[in-house]
Amino acid sequence: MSSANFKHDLFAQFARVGKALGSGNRLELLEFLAQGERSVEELSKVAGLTLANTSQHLQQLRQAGLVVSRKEGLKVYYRLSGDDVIDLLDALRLVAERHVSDVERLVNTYLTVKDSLEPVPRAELLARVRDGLVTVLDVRPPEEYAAGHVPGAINIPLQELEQRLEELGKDQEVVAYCRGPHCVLAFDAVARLREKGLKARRLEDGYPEWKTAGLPVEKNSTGK
Amino acid sequence: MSSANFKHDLFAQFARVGKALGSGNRLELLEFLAQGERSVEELSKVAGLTLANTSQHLQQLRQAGLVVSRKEGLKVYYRLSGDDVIDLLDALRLVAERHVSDVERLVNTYLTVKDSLEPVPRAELLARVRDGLVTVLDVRPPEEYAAGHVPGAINIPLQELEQRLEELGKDQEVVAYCRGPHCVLAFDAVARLREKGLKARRLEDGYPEWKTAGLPVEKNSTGK
DNA sequence: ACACTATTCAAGTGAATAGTTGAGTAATAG
DNA sequence: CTATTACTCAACTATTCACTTGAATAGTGT
Repeated sequence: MSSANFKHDLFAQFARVGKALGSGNRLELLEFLAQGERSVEELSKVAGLTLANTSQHLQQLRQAGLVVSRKEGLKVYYRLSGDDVIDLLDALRLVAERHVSDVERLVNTYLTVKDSLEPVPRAELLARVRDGLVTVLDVRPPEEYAAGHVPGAINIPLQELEQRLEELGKDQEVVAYCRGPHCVLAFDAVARLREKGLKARRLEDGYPEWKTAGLPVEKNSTGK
Repeated sequence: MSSANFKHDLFAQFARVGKALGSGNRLELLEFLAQGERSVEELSKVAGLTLANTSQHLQQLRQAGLVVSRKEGLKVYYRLSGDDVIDLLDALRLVAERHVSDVERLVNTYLTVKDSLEPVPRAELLARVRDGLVTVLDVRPPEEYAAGHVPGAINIPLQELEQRLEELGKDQEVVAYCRGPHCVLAFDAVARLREKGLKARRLEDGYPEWKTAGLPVEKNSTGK
């Protein structure tokens, strides 16, 4: 019976994808790639890895079918091979959050009062944006913002937040978001805004999830 | 800034879950556990691993938060720690199918005419079962069938299929299913039934997916 | 207390993996 | 043609992993 072999081979293929997810560095690269295309150099910087090392990780990801690459001039740009990869990453995150108690412990340790940062569901944000009830704040770097963002969102990278507070309007609630459900930028932003006395919450997850949920996006606009 | 460490630690936690998915044997164990609780011995037999090895794999899965165990008398029973684990496995499968060309090649190699085994979507099956238009065939072992199955399904394990053909009714279409989208049993069953001149297709995926989709299930009944 | 069963633990081996360093290869600029 | 940039490849080390074997533990039946 050849079906035993078949089964074995098939699981071995699936395991290749699983293996690719079995390294913190690679997951970090994937999260970054969920934003859009990046060059190897950018990726190596953000992950804090050497160039060669980054290149090797990316090739593993490519062999697992998680990313694809494209050469343009000198640079090589990598991107996720499909939206289903984002779904996979989210499923992984969900399981990790739910079942690995260490994750919860970590989150609680680092993010002082986690529950007081009540996240806003996507649907709620969309409704309140329509009614003009909230200011949406995108705390990612300008390049990522330019590549696509939640409609009407203002882009203020975290470093500039303190100086540009008045752009946010004192009385209106602010909803901040960044790369994903665990991107620390949004947590930080909310904490800082609250210190300044503003009403602030964060979006339950980030831009990649917003986009793959089929919600409207806007490109290359100041949002103001 | 401690958030760099935070990020690192967090990704390391996620990677632990990823690592657990990085072995064909562990994935096979998980697929089997998607059926329901199993003892270590059962699992070691079905995966073709030694007992000690199986136990070690299961402990890795437990550390990753994918399974939980329960001791009853002498035996230790393992089960998936939640339905989100099934979602994760499905997401993994989906990505693997879509992007790893080798998977497709494998499927084509082993399953002669894959496309002619047109899978039946869950919703369609449900509707046609209601109208009495199809015979649903569960080709899993009796124990798995007893633990839960699609309503009205007849249970005929693959080995007994040839002898019990007349139970299926010559003219009505048969829809076969087993453990999951890649469980070979259903493929085999459909192929054999077609050889005998019956109209047969297979359900697009298996019992675990059916159950987690919230569709009705039936327990401990012959179905006839 | 005894054997018996189901599972886990501990130690060891060979293979695979992550990361480093330095050389090699394309594409572009001068 | 040469230098530079952006990446990939190859060789090497330290670590981790999969699996085996044999002993240890926990619960049952007698």
